[in-house]
Amino acid sequence: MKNSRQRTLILETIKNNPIHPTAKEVYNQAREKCPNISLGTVYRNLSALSELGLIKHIAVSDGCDRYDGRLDRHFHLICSGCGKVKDVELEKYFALERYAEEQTDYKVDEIDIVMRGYCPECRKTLF
Amino acid sequence: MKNSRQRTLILETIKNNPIHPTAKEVYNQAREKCPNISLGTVYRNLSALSELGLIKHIAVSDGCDRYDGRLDRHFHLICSGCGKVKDVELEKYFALERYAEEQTDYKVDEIDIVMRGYCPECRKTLF
DNA sequence: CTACCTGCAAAAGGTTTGCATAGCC
DNA sequence: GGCTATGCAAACCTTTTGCAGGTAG
Repeated sequence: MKNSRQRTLILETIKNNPIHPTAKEVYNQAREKCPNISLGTVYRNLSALSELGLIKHIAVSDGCDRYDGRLDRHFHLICSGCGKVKDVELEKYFALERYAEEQTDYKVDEIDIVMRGYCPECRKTLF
Repeated sequence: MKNSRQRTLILETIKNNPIHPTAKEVYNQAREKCPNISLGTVYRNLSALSELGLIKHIAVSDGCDRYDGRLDRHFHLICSGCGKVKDVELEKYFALERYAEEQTDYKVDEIDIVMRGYCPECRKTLF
């Protein structure tokens, strides 16, 4: 793959941002440093970077997909109140992949855990 | 909520089909028994039934969302080769929700686990 | 009878793609 | 110089919505 200012910028944007941005958010942020980058370029690079394993893709099912610069084993907790996405470390003893492989004879490559709930702030405000 | 032939049909379609159909698939199958049901109705009812907790909504992130008639605790294993979605029972000792609540002080309502890998058949064929 | 639900079609996102041009190597 | 990546805009797909007419209670 050839180098490009845009791809570097997109990768940096995601790596430096723990907010799990959507493509649109990456686009907006990238535009601050490269005003005429296009949404198409952002999508093409997000897809390329995921395929290379340099970023991760999160399916959240409400609206649009999100991207994550963290590659270590963890899961996501989404607040149903404010939409914030929190990272949670996953302890080793949750050997879910191995468990699934034993149960099914599949070979598991990837695991995606998304929980939904309410953060402490929203619990105070909403209830 | 008022009763309707269409809603009953949609619910049945999902309950009787372990394939975790997409909205389009539910629509096609429902049309066999009710030829002029509309896609809009399917979407409206899928959404209503999810909200009532009568079916579950799965975020799979490739293309379109899927629906599941099983309500017990389990997770999904998607074959990257053929796209098949397999159910896997989740043992009680994986107390993931409780773990997340302890770690974060969130109140967790819902957990969604999706794994991706290759099924035995595809492993034979593809590799 | 009234309120909710449907079918239809248009609109609304989000994401992908074709094409001509620009930029890396 | 050749080949890849970009910008732009149009195309695509899934999902949502507005409206007029139908149906359950």
